[in-house]
Amino acid sequence: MVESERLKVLGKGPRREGPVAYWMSRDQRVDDNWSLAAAQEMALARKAPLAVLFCLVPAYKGASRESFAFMLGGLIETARELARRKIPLVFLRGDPAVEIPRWVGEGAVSVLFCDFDPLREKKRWQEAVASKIGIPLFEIDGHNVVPCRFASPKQEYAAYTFRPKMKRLLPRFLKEIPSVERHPFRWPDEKEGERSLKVLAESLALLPAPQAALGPPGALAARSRLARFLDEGLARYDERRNDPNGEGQSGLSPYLHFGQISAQRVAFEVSRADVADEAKEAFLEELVVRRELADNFCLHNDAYDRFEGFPDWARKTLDDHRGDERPFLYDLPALEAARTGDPLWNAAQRQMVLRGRMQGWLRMYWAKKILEWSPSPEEALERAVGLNDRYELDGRDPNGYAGIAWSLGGVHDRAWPERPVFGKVRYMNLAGARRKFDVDAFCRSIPPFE
DNA sequence: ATCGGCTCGCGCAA
DNA sequence: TGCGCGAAGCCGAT
Repeated sequence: MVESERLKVLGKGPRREGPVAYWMSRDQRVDDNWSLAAAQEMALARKAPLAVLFCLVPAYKGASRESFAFMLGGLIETARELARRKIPLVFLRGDPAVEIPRWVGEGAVSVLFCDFDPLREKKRWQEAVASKIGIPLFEIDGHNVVPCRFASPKQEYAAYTFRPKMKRLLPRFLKEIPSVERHPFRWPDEKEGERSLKVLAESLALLPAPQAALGPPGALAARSRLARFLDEGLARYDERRNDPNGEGQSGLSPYLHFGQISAQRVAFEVSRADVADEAKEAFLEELVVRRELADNFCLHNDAYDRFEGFPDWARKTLDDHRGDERPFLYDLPALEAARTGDPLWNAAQRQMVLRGRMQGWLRMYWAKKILEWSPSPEEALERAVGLNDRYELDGRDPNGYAGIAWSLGGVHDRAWPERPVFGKVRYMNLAGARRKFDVDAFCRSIPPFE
C-alpha cells in the first residue's frame, strides 16, 4: 500500500474505465518503485491493463553521449524486467509535453502516474501534461526515502535545520517496498513493448560503446555495487570517504541519479547491516540528509542554479568583491581541457571527464576554484553547472545544483573570514587538500587526456 | 599537532 | 532577547 505522504494530485479528471499508465522519468527501475507499485495497485483494483511510458528528450541539458548510453543501458534492462511481468515499456522520443498527452489520448488511458522531480524542466512538463490529458495525474515521490514535500514545507536554511526532521521521520519509511507482480490484464497491443525495446536498442547502438571506466549501468549492476559496498566499504566509510585515493565512497551516485536503485532500498539495507552505528550514521547522513536536502533546495528555490538563489549574506559579500583582482583567469576551453596551473584541479577535471564521476570532497574544491578563476560569480556558476551537467553521470540532478550552490554561494553554509573574490564564502585551497590526503598520488592515478 | 578566531542567522529557551 | 551552533576551512600562534 503506497503511503499518502508520497502522493500529490497534479491533475484532476473524471473517473472512467480504461488502462492505467505510469510515466517513468526519474525512477528508472522495476523493483522498489513506489510510482509503479501505485499504478499497478490501481490497475489491479480496476481490472485494467498497465503500461509504463518513458519519453527520451534528445540532447537533454547537454548531457554527454556517455550519460545517455548509461541511461539507455539501464532502460533496456528495465524494459526486459517489465516484459517478464507482462507490462510493456513504451518508449517515446521528443517533447514530453507533446508526446505524453498524445499517447495517453490514443490509448484511452484513464489514470496517469508520474515521478516526483523538483527541477524546473520536469515541473513544466508535468504541468503541461496535466493540463492537456483531462484525466487524473498522480505524482508519487519514490525517489526520496522521506517524501520531499512531506519532509519539509519550506526551503531549509541548512543541514542542521533539516536533520532533526529527517531523524524523526526516517524510521517510519525504513521498511519493505511492495514488489511488482506479473500483471494479469494484458495490454491491448501485445507488440507495443517489443517495438519499444527494438527502438531502445537502436538508439543505444547509435551511441558510443560502453566504456569500462564508467562502470556498468542498470539495476543489477547497482545491486551488486551495493552488495559490495555493504560487504567491503560501509564499515570504514567514515574514515575513508573524504580521501580521493581509494574506494572509500559507495559509487552508487549514478545509479541513484537515474533511479536504477532505490535510495530507500539502500537506506534500509544499510540500517540493517552488521557494522558500527557510527558507520551507518555517516553514510545515512550523505544518502538521506544531504541528498534529500538537495531536493528540498531545488523544490523551494526556483533560482537553484542562479546567483539569485544564493542567501542574502552571500550575494552581498560576492557583490562587494566583484571588483577584486583575479590573478588567474581561465576561459572555459582551458577548464574543459584541464589546463590550469593547479595539478589537483586538473586531475579532478580529468577524473570527471574520463570516468563520469568525481570524488565527493573534490567536487567542492573543483567548484570553488572555478569561482576563483572566473570573471564573475554568474560566469563561474554557469561554467560549473555546464561542466557538471555535461560530464557527470549524476549531473542534471538536484545534488549537483545544491553542491555547486554550496561551493559558490554559501547555500546551506555560513559566513567565514572575508578574503578577496570569495568575500565571506568559505574558501578552500591546495594546501588544505595536502593536509588531508596524498595529492600527488591522486594526480598520478588519473591518466592524462590523449 | 592542536587551538582559537574569523562570521552569519536560525531556532529554541527564556 | 540571548545564546549555541553549524558539510568537508584557513591561518597564525603555541
